[in-house]
Amino acid sequence: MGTQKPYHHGDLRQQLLLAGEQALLDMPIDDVSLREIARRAGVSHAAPKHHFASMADLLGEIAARGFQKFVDALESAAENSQSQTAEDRLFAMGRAYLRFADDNSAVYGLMFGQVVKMSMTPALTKSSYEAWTQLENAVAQVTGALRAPIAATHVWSSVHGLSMLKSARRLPPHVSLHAVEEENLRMMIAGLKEA
Amino acid sequence: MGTQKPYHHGDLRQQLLLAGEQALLDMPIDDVSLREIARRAGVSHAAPKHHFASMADLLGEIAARGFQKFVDALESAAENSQSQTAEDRLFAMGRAYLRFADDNSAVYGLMFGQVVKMSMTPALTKSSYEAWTQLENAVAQVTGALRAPIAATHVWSSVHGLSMLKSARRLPPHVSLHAVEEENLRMMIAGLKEA
DNA sequence: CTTTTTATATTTACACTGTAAAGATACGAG
DNA sequence: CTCGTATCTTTACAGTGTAAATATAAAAAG
Repeated sequence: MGTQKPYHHGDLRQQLLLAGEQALLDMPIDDVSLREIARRAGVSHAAPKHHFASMADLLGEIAARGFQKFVDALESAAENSQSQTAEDRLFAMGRAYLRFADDNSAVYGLMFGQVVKMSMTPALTKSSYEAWTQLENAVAQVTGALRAPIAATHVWSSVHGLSMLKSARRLPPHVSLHAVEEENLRMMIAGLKEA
Repeated sequence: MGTQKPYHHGDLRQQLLLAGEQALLDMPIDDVSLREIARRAGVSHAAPKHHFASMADLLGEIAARGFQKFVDALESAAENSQSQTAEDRLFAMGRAYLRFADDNSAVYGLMFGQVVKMSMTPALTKSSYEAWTQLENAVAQVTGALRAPIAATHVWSSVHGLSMLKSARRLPPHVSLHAVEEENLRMMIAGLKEA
């Protein structure tokens, strides 16, 4: 029973995920409904029921895939980082983080928002845990393993907070967005290195 | 035209704001609808139209009031702070911030979320600007006025990020929530004091 | 190859939602 | 007292997510 073979449509499950991701990219988030996603996949509005128990379930799966791309983006940023110091690798990851949040703001909102509950999507729990582990390892190179869990929380809070304030347009107009990113990452890492 | 006198109901506008705030306190946010708020105020579902152009408008007003309470909470926390040092006052404000976000998570979500657009609610722009000014002043006592705008962004990002990760339950299970708050604030302030 | 079973998709239905327009109501001004 | 107008209710409409009944096509069994 393992392989999910297409019956009528041709792997509708995958198509729905793709259609949902696309919709989140190119229309206002309030317009992204289950029916709209079904429409984009070319099926009736009730078809998704056979692949996803609810809309939150579908969005949870999209969020989980988001975390996977997220981990990949940060990993390749760390690898491509020219410098060898742990601080600089962390800095590069921070920039990649902010960039990911910008380029995928709707999915990012799902990954960290309230509509998708952590409990109801096992895939989300798993992939977000992988993201966390990745960050904690990178932080451990700077702070040591002992302080890594708490320090990683500080890193995540800081970068996540900036992403959210930016995307919600809650930053005051008199701060330069680009300068803020660089300086924020700098202060965040400086705070890490304190005893 | 100034004073909004009650005609039939008795200052329904105020009642709707209160009912909305109460609903956001004691039911899941998905269940808080315009009709539910009207129900709680004891009026028909179309009555709010005469006081608020749309649901987002009503929520925007609630968010603006949230910012006012928010400013009050931080101010009184700074005043009641035993210590005289600027760092400690900022620390106290940070704790008050986290507490406010905990105790008013739904309203806090409106204040910083996507459903209420900054542009469509002038009261929100004003009250959030006041909050920003308050923070920037407190930060200036630590960093000096020159670096205050950027430094304040770092403070806000860090504390906001932690609030969001907490309320969305995105922190990994192996970190103690209470320890994280204290340590995060500590690292955040340490990062501030770097050149 | 035919029949049966099962997974998939559609249709229909229900209880909601936010918003808009038309009708009733009661207050304030003249 | 009358009139106008702001307020509230009723009704209506286009959406939504979800559930159940129905149709269809593929796979499995004979």
